[in-house]
Amino acid sequence: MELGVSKMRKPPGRIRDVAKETGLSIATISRVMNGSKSVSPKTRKRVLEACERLDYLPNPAARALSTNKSNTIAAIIPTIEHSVFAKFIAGIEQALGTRGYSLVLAISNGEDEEELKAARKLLGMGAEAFILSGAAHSKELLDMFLRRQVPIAFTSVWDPNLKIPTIGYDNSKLAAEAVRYLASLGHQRIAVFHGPLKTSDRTLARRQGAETVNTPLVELEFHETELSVSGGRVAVREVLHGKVRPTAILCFSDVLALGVYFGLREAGLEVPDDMSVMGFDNLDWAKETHPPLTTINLPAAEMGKAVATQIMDHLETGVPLHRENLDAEIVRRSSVKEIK
Amino acid sequence: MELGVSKMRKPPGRIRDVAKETGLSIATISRVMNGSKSVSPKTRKRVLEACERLDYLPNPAARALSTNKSNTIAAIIPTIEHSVFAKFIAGIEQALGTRGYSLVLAISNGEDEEELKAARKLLGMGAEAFILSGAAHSKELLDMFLRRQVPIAFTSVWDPNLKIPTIGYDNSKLAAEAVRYLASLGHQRIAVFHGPLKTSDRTLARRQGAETVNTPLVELEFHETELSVSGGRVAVREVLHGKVRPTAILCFSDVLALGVYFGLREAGLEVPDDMSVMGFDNLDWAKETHPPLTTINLPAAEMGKAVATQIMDHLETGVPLHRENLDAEIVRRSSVKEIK
DNA sequence: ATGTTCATTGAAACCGGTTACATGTCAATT
DNA sequence: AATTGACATGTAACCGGTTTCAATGAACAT
Repeated sequence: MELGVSKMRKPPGRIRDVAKETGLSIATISRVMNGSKSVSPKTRKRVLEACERLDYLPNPAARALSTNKSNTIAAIIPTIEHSVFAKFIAGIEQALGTRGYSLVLAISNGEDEEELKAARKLLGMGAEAFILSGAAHSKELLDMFLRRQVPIAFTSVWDPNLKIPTIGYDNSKLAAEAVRYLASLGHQRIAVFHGPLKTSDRTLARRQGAETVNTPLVELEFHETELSVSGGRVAVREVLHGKVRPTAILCFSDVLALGVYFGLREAGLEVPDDMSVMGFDNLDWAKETHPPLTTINLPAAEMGKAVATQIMDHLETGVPLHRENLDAEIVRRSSVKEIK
Repeated sequence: MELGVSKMRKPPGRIRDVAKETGLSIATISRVMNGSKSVSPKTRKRVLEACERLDYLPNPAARALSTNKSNTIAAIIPTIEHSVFAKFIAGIEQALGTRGYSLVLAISNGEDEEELKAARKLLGMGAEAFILSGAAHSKELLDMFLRRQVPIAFTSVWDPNLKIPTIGYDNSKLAAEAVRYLASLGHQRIAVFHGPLKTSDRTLARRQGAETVNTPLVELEFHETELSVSGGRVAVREVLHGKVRPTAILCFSDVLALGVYFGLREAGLEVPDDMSVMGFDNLDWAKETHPPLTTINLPAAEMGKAVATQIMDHLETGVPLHRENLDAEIVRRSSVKEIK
């Protein structure tokens, strides 16, 4: 009768169980589990069979402890209830998954406070790198990452002046392009709808980009509204009650544009005959509206894939993270008409 | 000169650094970090200050290794690019966050294969419990959880016949209710649009629920289509080309209903005068369409919160997971009219 | 003064892996 | 036959915490 061994075997099989089962040392088992090449083929086979039999899976905590790697990447986003972020997350998850990494997700609601709390939590959970949205973050947060030397990347933005790598698109430039596009079609008064400036530096960048277009003939009126279908609809009412009616509405989100569609419909106005409408995002349904929505295609999923890939490469090979400017271009459909 | 100590201190401070700094033992530091009550107030204070000074954060892997807890919950969902899932995830994340847990997310694209792979990955990452969507999962997956005694819960469904706890709503019943509601307003021929049956047992349940309503006067025609705005639009065309035109379209997703709106508009038809339309989900924008969409309110965020809370309670106190049937009711708006 | 109790603290054994280094074996080379 | 080297495997020191148990000492009762 062995002593002390009477305690029930703990449910998950441990490496030493496999060692005992095969009569090998735990070192060899470990080598097999990690695909080390210095294991004879038949030993490897024997081990793998034993693993199968014992339903063995290496303990992740133990592995993380000795290797100092958790294979976990964190993303903190302001909201997930916006298609663009959802696609972005899907892109990240997919890219991470193919290489065995996992995604831990936190939602900050655009609050620095919550973002910091989430970051601490995820750090204390073993996240090896962080994917953040936008470039505006509390100094405290950034300091924390700096002190701990945790790799971070900013996404949804592209800014050559930042030291921290930005992987995304140039919001300012794109907004300016959108305005110029409308101007080129003869629109001289354009209403611009956007979400809250407070919580999103990307929105601010877009607005500032739009303002840079000072073709003398173009007048812009800005409407800050809630970032939702409802917000777009509310803003339309404002516009329709204004003294001078613009000929086009540029929305810095397709979601707003959808609200605009309904708002105009409610007012009995036709797109684009009575009002041209342009969006920003190119969500899945943008081509399905009636009329199909002219918008700017943001490569959300590609962006997720790009940042995830860069981070994994960095973690594995040490190549530094680098700025990446993704293609985003105007998708011309029929919600914008030319003004003679 | 101490020997062996010349190696650079590793960036993250370890518990023994704090012990050295304070002249206490690591046991005491550990006690402070875990809020054990048997530490004198002034010692605690001294330790906390030292932690601050050294920027100390306990190593999560080490902690997980000794306590056998990772504080990580996994969710596997078919897609995140559907608002309902996004809200669901947001609900989970929020609930987990308030109690220090983290969410690891995987996306299965509705494929058993991918789901299994993801589950293995997340298990090998230390996830302590799994949140799954729907009740249809491969035997292999379920067996794996069973063998390892990993707690799991099915969501978006409610089924009293399943042993595994279901936290959600009764899709079949709700669909039947929707049909009865339309019938009560005089609709005798109703087109029902739904997504692929293959990949979603919830869709199947809804369809079967609708079929149970055999009021003699009501005829149902089912249209399986892609689950997207586009899909709704395509299905509308089918309906309009049919021999007998229904008076109402019931969509098992608001997204489809949106496509229907555009499809009808394209055909020059008015909602609800020429066609009544009803959705399923009550997405944020449903009240903002023109006309506002009659639909069924699914408590996605609440569901996320409910399942997360149950799981945390279970992990901490051992109370068993239990079935939970959440309220979901018809939201009457003006996209459905009464037929005389 | 002496014994008892309680509150603090420390020593050391884990937790389950990884990996540097040592060891042993066998075939190829001289 | 002796030497060498490549390969396969084992030994044991770590990784950084948690927790049991014992030790210490102060407060209190006798």
